[in-house]
Amino acid sequence: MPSKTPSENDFLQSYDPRGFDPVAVTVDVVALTIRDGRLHVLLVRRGEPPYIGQWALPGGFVRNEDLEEAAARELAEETGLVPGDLDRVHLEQLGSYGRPGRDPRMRVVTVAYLAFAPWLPDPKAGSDAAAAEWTPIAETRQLAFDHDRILDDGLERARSKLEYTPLATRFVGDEFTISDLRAVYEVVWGEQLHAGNFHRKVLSVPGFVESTGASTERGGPRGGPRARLYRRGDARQLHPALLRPSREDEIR
Amino acid sequence: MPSKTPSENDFLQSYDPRGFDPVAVTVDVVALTIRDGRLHVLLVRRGEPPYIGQWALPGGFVRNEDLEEAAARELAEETGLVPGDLDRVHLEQLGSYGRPGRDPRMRVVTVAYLAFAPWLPDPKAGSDAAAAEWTPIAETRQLAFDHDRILDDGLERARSKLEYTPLATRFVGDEFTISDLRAVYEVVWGEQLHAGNFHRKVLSVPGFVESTGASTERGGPRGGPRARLYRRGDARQLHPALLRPSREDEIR
DNA sequence: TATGTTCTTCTCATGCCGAGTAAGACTCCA
DNA sequence: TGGAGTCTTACTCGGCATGAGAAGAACATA
Repeated sequence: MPSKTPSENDFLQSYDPRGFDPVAVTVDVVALTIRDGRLHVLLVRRGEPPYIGQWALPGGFVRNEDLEEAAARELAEETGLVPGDLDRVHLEQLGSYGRPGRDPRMRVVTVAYLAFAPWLPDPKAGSDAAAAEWTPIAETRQLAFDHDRILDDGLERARSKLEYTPLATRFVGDEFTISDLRAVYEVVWGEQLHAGNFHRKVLSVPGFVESTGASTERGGPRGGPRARLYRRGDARQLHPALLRPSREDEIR
Repeated sequence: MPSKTPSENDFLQSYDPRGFDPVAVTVDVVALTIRDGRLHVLLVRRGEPPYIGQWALPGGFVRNEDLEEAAARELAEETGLVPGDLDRVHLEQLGSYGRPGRDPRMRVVTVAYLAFAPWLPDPKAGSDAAAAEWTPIAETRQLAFDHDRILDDGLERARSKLEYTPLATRFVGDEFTISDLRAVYEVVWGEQLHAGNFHRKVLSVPGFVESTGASTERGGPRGGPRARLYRRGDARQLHPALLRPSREDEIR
């Protein structure tokens, strides 16, 4: 048998945690929803040092469960979701953050998840209602740890995913109008879209939406005809994609 | 002060690793390069149980360093790269895998990274040459742990990134021809591309490549005129993107 | 009823894309 | 040396997606 190399020794030692500084693994969740026409993120106010009194992303220690299960559990605990509701929530892994010193107490590697839902209950029962809140994105300031960076990465992921997946349909109800869908894009992307072109585009992408045949009972609150209602289609990717206008500055 | 909720207690306890089963954090690297016109991945042969004798992705325990540093270190150790070489290697986080039981010995959460380089030295000095090898993608079989899944995710990420980033220029040398670049796309995507359209497309994307003014000294090995040489441009995103043909089956 | 808003469809000019063609430069082999 | 085959580069053509604008009909509110 060949003698073990330094890197192999490291690998073997890695299974004996006493050989190294202890590491904790947590999950943090960037949970997004749209309320009152604005994009909101779920934040909790810290009741202990460090960063006491500051807002942070909800999260916690990983138990004997898969990482995604841990994220779903944390989200459910903070929002009071019941298991059935979770089917309506889109959850995906965002990335991991493990810079030494990101938590002053000990080494903590966190796996961040991104969650979307059309509505989510107010934080309540099962959680500390006074310490968790839906906050408009524009009003978030100075989160604890490196959560500002995680939130930024989550927002960019969300904006990008609207382009080539039917994710926007997760922000609306079971039946929705094309304008409802357009409102999602406008809120998340933060820009106005051309109503006519958006309409044409959505209907032309196969599997994005399917017609219910029905229409809304009334026109819009400020006038306009009744709009046709649609359901989510079966596409998992949008082809061709709905690209954001004006990203020229991000290209280089 | 409000009483602490269960989830907050969990969070606090998370900083006392004695309160929970110990967790190890590793990094694993999906290192890709092109050799002899085929896509290769760096694999190591395991010399210890479990999965003794099977091939696995290179990886190891995270020390007192950032996650990306750990991945770069592991890659350098296996390939004998010197620090200067690392500038030429593209490294990005792929995702984290933490299913309980993925390692039979204890709970291990791994953060996977994806690495690309135009050439990488054969595994040697500083590593166990007999136990690490560049393997053609088509010949990889039954990797240890959940590394098959990680490799698949890495390949899909690489294929996807070629579409909308200038990543392909990381697989070629400093000066290259359009055909060199096309060969990268063909090898990674596993399909033939239309030479004329590819040429037009690459030159029309702003910042993808820039001309050096020079040409190759000779024609191709089987004939053809001398080709013009190009350098990497300054674009970070390709706009418009070079989309893969025939993904129709993946859309739904 | 009058006015303004919104949904939906259309038109038009522009530009990208896949497929095919072609000229010329080059290598290899007989 | 000559011919066959290869490859780079450029061009054309039809189809399709896109952005901008316009228009008609349906609806709410005053």
